[in-house]
Amino acid sequence: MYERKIKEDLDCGIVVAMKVFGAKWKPCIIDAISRGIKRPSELHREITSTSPRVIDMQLSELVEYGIVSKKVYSGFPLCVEYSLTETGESIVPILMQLNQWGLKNKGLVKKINDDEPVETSRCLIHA
Amino acid sequence: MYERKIKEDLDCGIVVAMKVFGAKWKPCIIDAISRGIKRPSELHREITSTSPRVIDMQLSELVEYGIVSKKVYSGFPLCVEYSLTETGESIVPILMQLNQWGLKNKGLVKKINDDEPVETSRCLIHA
DNA sequence: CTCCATACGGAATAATTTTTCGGTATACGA
DNA sequence: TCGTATACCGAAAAATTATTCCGTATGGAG
Repeated sequence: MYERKIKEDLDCGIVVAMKVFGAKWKPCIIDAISRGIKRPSELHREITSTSPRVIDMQLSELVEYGIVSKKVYSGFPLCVEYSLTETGESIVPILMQLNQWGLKNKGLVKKINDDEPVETSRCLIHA
Repeated sequence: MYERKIKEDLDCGIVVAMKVFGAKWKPCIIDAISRGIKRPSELHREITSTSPRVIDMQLSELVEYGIVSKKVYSGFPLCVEYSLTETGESIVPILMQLNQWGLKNKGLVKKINDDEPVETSRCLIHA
């Protein structure tokens, strides 16, 4: 586990919020779970733009923060299900609002970085 | 200027939103400007937890994205004023909402990282 | 001319996050 | 026992972001 050298101000709401969904794939994971994709292997299949390892790591942080809860079923095959906690649910509308804002204003950023096509995709919107 | 090796999906609203205020000091800068702190030197005095250079860099990105507009007065002493564009203004309520969410839920994160006191502060709330 | 306040920027380094690669473990069925 | 599907994790490498250090330029004051 990586140990920070520069301390964070965990009394700042923004800092806290960013720890919870500021990472690259966390919004994507939260969104997927909110859409009913519960099992790790399903999430791995759903989010193909990054590796399973990355999903697992960010997911375990979300569990640690109490955003996602994890339920282990000891049947066969080995089965784990993730779901959003109440707190986790409360992020979803904010995430949607962020997404809306970004979609509305993406022209601002796009004018600047309009060189090459995109390889990875972590879009929340799944048509 | 740093050139990315991994492309971003600039059609994803979240990605766009994060480019605009996902960086470490951007929320702080936007907040300060929205509170009427306009000049670079004022911002440097206001935000002491990072160096002027960092503020300048993140500020210039905000200008580039059209979130902040820059006005140069050629009097003496040399004077520059930043202000939020209309788009920039439209972020402020979202930022406040993020901050509120974080404040409400900071206990989740704090239980985990409660080792040492904080050195830096980038809190949006200035009592 | 020198000094000061303002504003900005290059470039190296440090810190952090993301990615890759490979491994462990469990329980079942053939 | 061996193979398979599930789920997870350590550690190094790569990529990205933040920080530090130091330099430039302008225009007025002394």
